[in-house]
Amino acid sequence: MVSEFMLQQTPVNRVLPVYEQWLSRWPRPADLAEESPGEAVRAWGRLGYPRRALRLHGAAAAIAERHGGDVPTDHAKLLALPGIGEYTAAAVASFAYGQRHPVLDTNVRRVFARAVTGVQYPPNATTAAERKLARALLPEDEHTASRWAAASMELGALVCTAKNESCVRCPIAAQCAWRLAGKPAHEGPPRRGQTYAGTDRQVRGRLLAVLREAVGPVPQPALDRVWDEPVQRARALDGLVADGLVEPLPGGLYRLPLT
DNA sequence: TATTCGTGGAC
DNA sequence: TGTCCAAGAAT
Repeated sequence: MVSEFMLQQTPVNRVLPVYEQWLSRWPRPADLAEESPGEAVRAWGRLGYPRRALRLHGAAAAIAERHGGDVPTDHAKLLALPGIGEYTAAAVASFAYGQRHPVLDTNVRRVFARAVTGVQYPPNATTAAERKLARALLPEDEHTASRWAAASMELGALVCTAKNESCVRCPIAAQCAWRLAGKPAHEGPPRRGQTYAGTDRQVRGRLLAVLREAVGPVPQPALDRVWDEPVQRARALDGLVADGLVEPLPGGLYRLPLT
């Protein structure tokens, strides 16, 4: 479950070292639950999207309270935990507990788009048709289904990659609709690129980096140095406070949240 | 359904 | 060098 949280939108090679340290420090959900949320945010480091650290901490607390300290095996109970959506619930139930669930992430969606639909890339947002296809292709036998889930994801992650796909190494190349069609390029407008420079996200990232590295509370002027534009800077800081990632203290001091 | 939310490596 | 993007979730 920890790895799945960290892998939400973050590449494996960057997750691995943080994951190892995390589990070494907090081997069980109850261990993490006893810590402050701010410590989770600090240990999250530079993985990005630090709200995930808060949610993982919240999930650990819920598991300690409501589930006897064990990660629930039930899909619906997993889904009810903070930070766990359809994908992560299915992934934990399937990979950790060997259950039969369609695990539909971006890798699997790309494999389906190519092998079955015959197009280079899947739609921007997951469609009902994709979910239906995932259910239809999932093997009936539970053990086989969990193997299938892992295998289809690995195929997309390691072979049928977004760029520079390696059809010569692909075990289903002979039946791939996209390859058989001559690998036509994606039609339509390119997915709108996320410009990062100058956004609130960049400002939030800089602010939180200062707080992660600080030992104690940080005075406002130290935060002000990370960004020139005062309106955007204030908006970013307010956002972090609203998200529970930053705790304001009397006297213009800020720190990672203790509660 | 469309946006928002970080980061750093590859090209 | 700027663009693209990597095992999503919440709203």
